[in-house]
Amino acid sequence: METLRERKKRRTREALLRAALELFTTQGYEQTTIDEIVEAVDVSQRTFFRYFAGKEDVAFTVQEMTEAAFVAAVRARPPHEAPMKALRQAFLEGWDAICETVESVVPVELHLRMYRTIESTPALLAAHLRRSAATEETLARVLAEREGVDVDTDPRPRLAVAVFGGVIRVTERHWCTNEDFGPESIRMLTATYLDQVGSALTGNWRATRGR
Amino acid sequence: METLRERKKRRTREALLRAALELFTTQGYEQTTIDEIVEAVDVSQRTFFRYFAGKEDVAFTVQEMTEAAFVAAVRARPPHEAPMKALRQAFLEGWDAICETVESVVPVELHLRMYRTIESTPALLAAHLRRSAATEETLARVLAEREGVDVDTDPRPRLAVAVFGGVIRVTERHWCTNEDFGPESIRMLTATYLDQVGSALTGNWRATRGR
DNA sequence: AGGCTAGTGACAGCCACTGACAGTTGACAA
DNA sequence: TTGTCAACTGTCAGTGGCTGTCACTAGCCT
Repeated sequence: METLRERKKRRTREALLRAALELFTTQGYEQTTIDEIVEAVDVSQRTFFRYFAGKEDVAFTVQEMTEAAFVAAVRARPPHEAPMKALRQAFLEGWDAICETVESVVPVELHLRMYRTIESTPALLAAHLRRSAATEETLARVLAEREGVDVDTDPRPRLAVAVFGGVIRVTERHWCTNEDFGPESIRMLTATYLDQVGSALTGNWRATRGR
Repeated sequence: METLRERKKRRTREALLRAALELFTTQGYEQTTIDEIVEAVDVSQRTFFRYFAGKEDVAFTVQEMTEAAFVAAVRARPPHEAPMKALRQAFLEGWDAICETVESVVPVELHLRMYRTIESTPALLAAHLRRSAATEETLARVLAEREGVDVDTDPRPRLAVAVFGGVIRVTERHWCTNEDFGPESIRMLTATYLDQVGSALTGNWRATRGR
């Protein structure tokens, strides 16, 4: 049960979020001022900063949700599963649920546009990578606990998530630059990339050139 | 042959760099204002912005040099070497030269302190990761060219550098938090981590727990 | 010696962000 | 229903990073 006050708050917050993303994606992040955002929603600038920590924060509100959902999915994997397999399955099986979570706040289409904007705006890309690093740290601890190893003395948890994170980032870039962004193609692409890590590390590539 | 004008410019630039790093590392990045930096060197604020693109830029001046040196080292590897081996050898063999390059501008000790500051300052860590991502992109293209594959259709170049970058980042963190930061210990640590990537990806870790 | 130009300082201004304080509105009890 | 409290919001003033402008100085060149 939601009180009137809470409803108003949520409306204001979501209005600010939508207006900000719309402006960011159409006219660019740096070209958009806070004043423009609050003008579109008709609140004071001060109010904006009561809902969001800063201009950057609002840009990552949706990402925040997806990352949390993914970490939860990893936590929910059966404990006997091998680490890399747990990461892989959590992503492949949880992808649909993540997309639905996004849709409940903003249209996925807007989210995709925002993703492209992040990728092409240096300041936002930097923030995105830092956030990813933080998520990887969390995941490393989850894996370490699952396997019963010490994350500070055994490098394998961090190495594993670093590799996985690398694959995800490569996928993300592919997602942003290409046309086909259906949930199914993402899943397939990620699975393919994960399979290729082994061959990327060993041997020479000339034997199977032009794949 | 350096003219008087050029000498003065270089002195001003290096003075600003040293003063900035010193202030950043002692009282913190965010706590340091541009005014304090220029006051220490006795130039106007406007002059600072003629030498450095911004407050962030000056913090990464030394890193910029080391990254360029590493990319050059990779380019210099014999072309028959396998990709991961080329990255590995370029790092292990080029590490000493990189340290010397640093020393020619600022004391390595100051550089290490700056590294720690970067790692513990969110805004700087973000910028660092973005810069690393850019370097990785360059390396991926270098590897792709060496192997004669297309970097846009074959994911292996990007996957390989992503894995390598992950190892480097884990090493960096270890470097920052621990005491022993001699050139030799870094080399050994990196080599060890690279060797463990394989076992981090496959099997379960419980068999060799507590390593 | 004198003109040219790179480099500099002083100043005004934009934008993100914050603290302080006062006004307004919803929640809840009397 | 009304009064009170707490939550929420707006206004204002101010800080710090950063940029454009313009006049001035100092090194370079003939």
